Amino acid sequence: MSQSYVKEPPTLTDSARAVLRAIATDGPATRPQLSAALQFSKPTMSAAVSELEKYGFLTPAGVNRGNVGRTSITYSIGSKAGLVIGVDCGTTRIHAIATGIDGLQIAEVETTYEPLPDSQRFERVETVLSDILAKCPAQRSDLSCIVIALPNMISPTLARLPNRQRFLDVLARLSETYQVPILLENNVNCAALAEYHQGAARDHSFAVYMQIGVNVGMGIVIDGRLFRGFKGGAGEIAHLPFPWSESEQPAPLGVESYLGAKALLERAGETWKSKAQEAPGDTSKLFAIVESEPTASMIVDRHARDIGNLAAACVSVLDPELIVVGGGVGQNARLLPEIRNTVERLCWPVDIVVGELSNKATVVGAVRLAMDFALARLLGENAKAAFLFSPDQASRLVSV
Amino acid sequence: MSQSYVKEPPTLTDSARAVLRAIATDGPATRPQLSAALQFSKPTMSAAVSELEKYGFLTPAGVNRGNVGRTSITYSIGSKAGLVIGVDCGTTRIHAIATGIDGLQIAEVETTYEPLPDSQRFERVETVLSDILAKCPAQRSDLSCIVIALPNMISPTLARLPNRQRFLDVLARLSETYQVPILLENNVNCAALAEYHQGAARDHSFAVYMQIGVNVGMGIVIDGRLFRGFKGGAGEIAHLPFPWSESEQPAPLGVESYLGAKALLERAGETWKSKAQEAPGDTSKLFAIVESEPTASMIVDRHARDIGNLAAACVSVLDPELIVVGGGVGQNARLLPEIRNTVERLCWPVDIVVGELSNKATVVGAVRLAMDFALARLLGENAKAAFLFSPDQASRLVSV
DNA sequence: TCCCAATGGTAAAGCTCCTTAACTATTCAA
DNA sequence: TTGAATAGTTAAGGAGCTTTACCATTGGGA
Repeated sequence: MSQSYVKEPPTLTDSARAVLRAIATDGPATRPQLSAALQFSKPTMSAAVSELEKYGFLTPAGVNRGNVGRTSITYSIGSKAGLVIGVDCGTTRIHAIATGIDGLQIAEVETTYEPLPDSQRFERVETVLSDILAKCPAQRSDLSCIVIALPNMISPTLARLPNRQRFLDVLARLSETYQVPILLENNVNCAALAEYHQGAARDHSFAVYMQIGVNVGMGIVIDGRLFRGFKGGAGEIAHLPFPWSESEQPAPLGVESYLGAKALLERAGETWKSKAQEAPGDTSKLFAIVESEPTASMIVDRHARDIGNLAAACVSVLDPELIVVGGGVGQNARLLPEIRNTVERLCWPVDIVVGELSNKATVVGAVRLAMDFALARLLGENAKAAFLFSPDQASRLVSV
Repeated sequence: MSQSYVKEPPTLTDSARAVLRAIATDGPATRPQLSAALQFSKPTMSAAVSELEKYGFLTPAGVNRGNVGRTSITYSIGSKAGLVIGVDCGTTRIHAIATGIDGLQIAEVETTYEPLPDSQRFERVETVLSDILAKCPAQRSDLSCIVIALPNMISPTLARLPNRQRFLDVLARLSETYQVPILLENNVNCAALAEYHQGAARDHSFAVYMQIGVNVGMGIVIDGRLFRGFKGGAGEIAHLPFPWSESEQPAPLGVESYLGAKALLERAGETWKSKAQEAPGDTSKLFAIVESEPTASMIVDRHARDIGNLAAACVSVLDPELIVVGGGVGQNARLLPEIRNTVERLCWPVDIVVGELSNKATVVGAVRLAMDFALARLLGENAKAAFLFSPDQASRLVSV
């Protein structure tokens, strides 16, 4: 792959690579700590650190004194290691965060709007990017990667993106302006990655994130990496067969039209018709009265059981260690017991919890993806499993 | 992990490891070929080869003469690299194959019987193993791994194995007798691995194998490795929610009772009731008359559509590159067009083909798993993702 | 105040595993 | 018989690690 638009990082020794990875992943550390953790001798560690300092990838960040003995120096990621930007480009909000490759936040920009035509929405991404870069201190201006999260299935051809060409034009301009790799990712996948690294799925090795809100989707994270399938469609559970029985055949996107927030409210409306009061106008109102209003509780419990069926489908195919449920509807802990029961009844017991990151999950995940990509580039590895915009062949993305 | 019962293989240099892996995977080769393929210099290659010859892992296997120039020597896997055994322990048949770690077949034993109680079935495995080892030439007696494929979900606790304790006793005896690692794997997973490496999914990187017969199951292979999920339950699609609609709730194992061969024959029986002729007594008879008999064709097409729904469920969660359909019912190519249509209608187009290995798939896959494990051990890597019987703690398997 | 145990860091030498460069060995065909 | 082509070895050297020994800095106690 010729990435002529980005300069190649220097080739590092194995020891330097290990040190850079350790500090980027686990935070600042001293040479003795690193020697112990990575099993390198003292001279090797000195060489590795000075190699990384030379390139500005590492920088001293404090002195440690114990009860006795010589002081040690704590090293953290240096400014030349670059910064990354994650952007959550949603239907009513763009949220961008810039961090170093160690994840330390440098700047944040958030802008909301009434639903916009795609083209204008895409152009706002350009504004947000220039805004957030303006907020970054000058010495931290070595941008190394941008990740944009979109509420669409991201295949290498971007076939399923509405207004595809418009977006490719924006990408071409961004690529021209910033001269860095630009990765696209599905927003639910990003949220899954965020919950995995910094949310409810910390300390697990294999988690899935089910987003249940207006739309329905899933992200799969295995050993810290997103699982995307062959063309980015893994986790597109809105396509699961529903309804399906001896007498009924599935409809395309049947799950989404049955389990989406709109359908939930419509069912609530139907039920309320026979009553004097007005039906709840949005799902949070529905959940607000769930403990006091038997009708609401009935509707919610039925929804929980159906989410449980959906979860059971995922369990029977994937057998995850943990399921994190999120999204406007899914994040209500009230749903959990019934979801768990249904999964256990149909498959086997699985840990199921609600997400912790709420509506920040997607940006945080986009940033994480950018960090992973940037770090892999510094380390000379190839960051697999991401869709990279390639200016050379703007008609298709490159799977890297 | 202390595997005191097996002696540790020698530590090899990187170059020797690469050579051993290349020959085990791609077959015999000469030093110049290996140098070119692995990017090692001539002196390094000489050193690597003589290192491997010293341990008996490699052996000269022929001289090549070209039109001009010195002859070269082709090296193949040597006898000290060990042999492995894969066993398909089915309900009416035990089939075992012994090969070298390069996959070259050394011996084969097959025995069929009327359905037996589990205990007797397990004990037959012991007989088959001693039979097949007796058939191996004496100089190839360095057994290094046994894989047993079972028609059950293999979790680390073996919780879902009927007659669990009986089987553990057999394993303990086998472990004592042969002093080698014994791995257990689900038979469908094995078949998936076989189709991936030597069957219909050759030249693909991410394939799933759907077995549709008496039972229903799936195996997932990503980049040459089985994907098992957290406790071996990935691909247990018999647990997918079915029936599921606005009015119906799923039953445990609903898919299997609806899509299994038994249900198919029952539906056929129902349909035939209104006719003069007798209903087909097994599924192969049903498929034999499918072109001549409209009733049969109707039933088969309906079945195909439902298999398509099942496939769509897998596609929406996993997005595989290729689906291989096998099993007593699934291997009929007649089903393919309708399966493809259904998947495309609900998700997106996916390559779908029938399996090529028929009822040898499971043994072949078991052997492949054993080869992978044995090779990884020789190379000093840890073969991840397999369930290894551990004699120390016979009550649970170790996930390696 | 000065010494010393404890800890952090460096210098020197050497080992392993790879390379390049130059050579030798073997083969077939002209 | 000679030489072009290919296979393989020898020798020298370098990268990147280690071990061993030493030097440097610290706070506490004699």
